[in-house]
Amino acid sequence: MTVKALEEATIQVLLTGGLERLTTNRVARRAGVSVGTLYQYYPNKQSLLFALLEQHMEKVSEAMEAACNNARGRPLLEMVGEVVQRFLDAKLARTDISTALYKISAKIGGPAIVKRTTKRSQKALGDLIPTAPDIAIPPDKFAVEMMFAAMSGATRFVLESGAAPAMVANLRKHLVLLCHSYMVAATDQHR
Amino acid sequence: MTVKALEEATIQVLLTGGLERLTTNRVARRAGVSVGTLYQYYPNKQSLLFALLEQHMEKVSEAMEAACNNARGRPLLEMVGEVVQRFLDAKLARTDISTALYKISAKIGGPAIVKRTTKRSQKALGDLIPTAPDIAIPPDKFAVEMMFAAMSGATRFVLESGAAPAMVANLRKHLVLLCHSYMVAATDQHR
Amino acid sequence: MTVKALEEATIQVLLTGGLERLTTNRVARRAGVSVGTLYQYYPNKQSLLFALLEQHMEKVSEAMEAACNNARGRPLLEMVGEVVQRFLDAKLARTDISTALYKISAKIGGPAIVKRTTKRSQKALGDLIPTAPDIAIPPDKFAVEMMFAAMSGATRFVLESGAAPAMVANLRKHLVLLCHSYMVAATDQHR
Amino acid sequence: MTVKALEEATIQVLLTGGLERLTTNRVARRAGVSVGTLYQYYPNKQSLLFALLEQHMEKVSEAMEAACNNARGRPLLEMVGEVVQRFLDAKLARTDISTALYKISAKIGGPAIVKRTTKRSQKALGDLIPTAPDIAIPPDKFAVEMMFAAMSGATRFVLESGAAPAMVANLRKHLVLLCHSYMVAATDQHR
DNA sequence: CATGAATGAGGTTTCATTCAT
DNA sequence: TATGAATGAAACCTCATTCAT
Repeated sequence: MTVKALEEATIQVLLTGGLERLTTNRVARRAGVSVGTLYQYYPNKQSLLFALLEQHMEKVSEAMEAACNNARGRPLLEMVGEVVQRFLDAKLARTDISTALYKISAKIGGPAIVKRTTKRSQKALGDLIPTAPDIAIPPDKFAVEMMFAAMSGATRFVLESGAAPAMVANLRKHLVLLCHSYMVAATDQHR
Repeated sequence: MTVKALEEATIQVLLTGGLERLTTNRVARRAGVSVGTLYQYYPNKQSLLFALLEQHMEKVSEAMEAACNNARGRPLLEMVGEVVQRFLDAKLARTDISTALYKISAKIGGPAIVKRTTKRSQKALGDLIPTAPDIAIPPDKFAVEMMFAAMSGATRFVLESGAAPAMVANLRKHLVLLCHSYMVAATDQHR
Repeated sequence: MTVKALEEATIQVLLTGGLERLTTNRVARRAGVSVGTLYQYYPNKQSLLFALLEQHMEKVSEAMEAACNNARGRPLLEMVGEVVQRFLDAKLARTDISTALYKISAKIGGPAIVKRTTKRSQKALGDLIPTAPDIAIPPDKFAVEMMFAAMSGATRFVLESGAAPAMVANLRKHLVLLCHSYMVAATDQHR
Repeated sequence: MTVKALEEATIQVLLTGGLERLTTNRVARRAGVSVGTLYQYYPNKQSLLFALLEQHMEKVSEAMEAACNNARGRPLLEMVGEVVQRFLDAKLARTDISTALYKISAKIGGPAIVKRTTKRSQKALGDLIPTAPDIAIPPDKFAVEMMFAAMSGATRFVLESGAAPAMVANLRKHLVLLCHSYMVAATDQHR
């Protein structure tokens, strides 16, 4: 419960003050506890941020895996639709958290965590796509990585430029278009 | 010349020590000058990083604009090929710089600079695409933004996961595929 | 019994972690109880250490007094032998405790306790020596203090430099030699 | 110069407040500089204390070596007189420093430094004693170590119990007596 | 222009101690 | 009596910035 409060407080502080205003004392005060309490749950500031990022990435990974399980054997367009839908739902459930975490992901062990959790999503995607009945040849491994990179990267890019709510609807539609057309091209035997 | 040394030193420090090891004293020492000298050229630490990021984005913007000028009136595939080529050349000329800058772009006014320079690239792209003779209807504004977001985002994603040189070749090829197939889909009247 | 465990834990923590690792929480955990329990037996950290040191000094004092009672009227060499023997037995019974306590004696009211318990030993010694049948004149007060200082100081010095077991045997023999020859010199009328 | 001020301030703070009142901020303020300055000369608090102790021990070692050089070939009593004299001069030149350093020697790497510098003194003594014309056999190595331990230990003991100036004169005289009679006993063939 | 010693606000972290359960 | 989460004062240390030389 205290942990929950600390995590929430961290997000809030991150959003209002940015990374350089994020002090352990400030986080604790915002959470309504003392610094000492914070340090009873996290050995240091880094680990607090780390845990936050890891948790978020975990959720995204799970959403991706669930989507992939759901979509097996369905036509490519439906597949991509399902995957993009769930991915964005997870990322945008708390836009504030996503945005806040982008700010620190480089500062802390970001890339490392991202790499690890990314692997899971790419694996799930790689297993899914070949089950589509309407593709000529299975895409190579890099194409799947690329699709995920484009999804993640474009989403980040949009969020960081201050996503207006209208944009999000657009993002959803166009991300499907982007991923689907790319997958078609990548699984086309005439390529 | 001193400025050049300071900029280079900043990149080096950033790459070896990460963001938290980046101190003005360290940068100055690495550049072979004293802190005082650093402050003769930059009013504060922020401005040093800011200048670095702006410079880099400027180069990318220029490359994009040049590519767009070059490609006017040519078929869509050639257009996309040219644009992706130049974009990646600019981004990857100094992989180290790109990677280093990703680390700070959030810390400093990153998003602001990115937003501004991004506008230029998107404008150039938006003017270019409709000149392709082989498209049905001109893409809407958001599609162009989306394409640029996918390009930038995917590239960032790949670089941050520790780009192996082999991957870069793949990136080039697939980025063309991705952008082209998306533009085709986005300018298809049946959509 | 809990008290015993706490005292033992304190020694252990002191030996493994040094003075700066000695925290009340750590001591309690090591003793298998909670901090709260520690504070039920000792009003504060200081008093815990104080009690430990006092107890140890008490034992040494008692050993000295017992030795002095035993040796009354016997020749000087036997006297010194007895005293040194008992003193070292008390000090070395638990080499670890002695060593651990040296580390804190300065931190807490060390000198004060030492002074007080030292007085007792010096008094006992001062009463003892003149009963030796083989001395010319009784030693002056300072000589007795000096002998005790040399005994204690040399022992501490040896223990702090990481007493090898072989050294301890040597220490015993040489301490007798040292004290005896000094007492002879100090009680020689030709001085 | 700043370093000198910091060292002096450390001693002062140590004497007035004890070890637990010794904070880097306090030391810096007392020295008339800011904390930052302190940290430009010492990487951390420990190293400040370490340097102080090392310096002091160095002086004592040098005094001992000088005394040993001076006393070669002279009768044992003169030797011991010279050595004790110089040793005490070095230790008591600044009684305050000696006393202050005893308080921290255990806290910091005390024993390690003491061990190292002690070696030098023992070596010098070990080379000196056999040159005395009036001894029967050379003392064994442990006897020399013992003598030094007794000197150092007794001096510490006396200083820690709040050396009255009158005591110092007594200490000088009795230390000579103690060391001399012990050395005679240790080099006596009838032993 | 260049230097680099000095500054000091402020951040992270520790730990003796309390008190409601 | 025992527990252990919570407290918060205070310690150590960093580093952007200044300014006399």
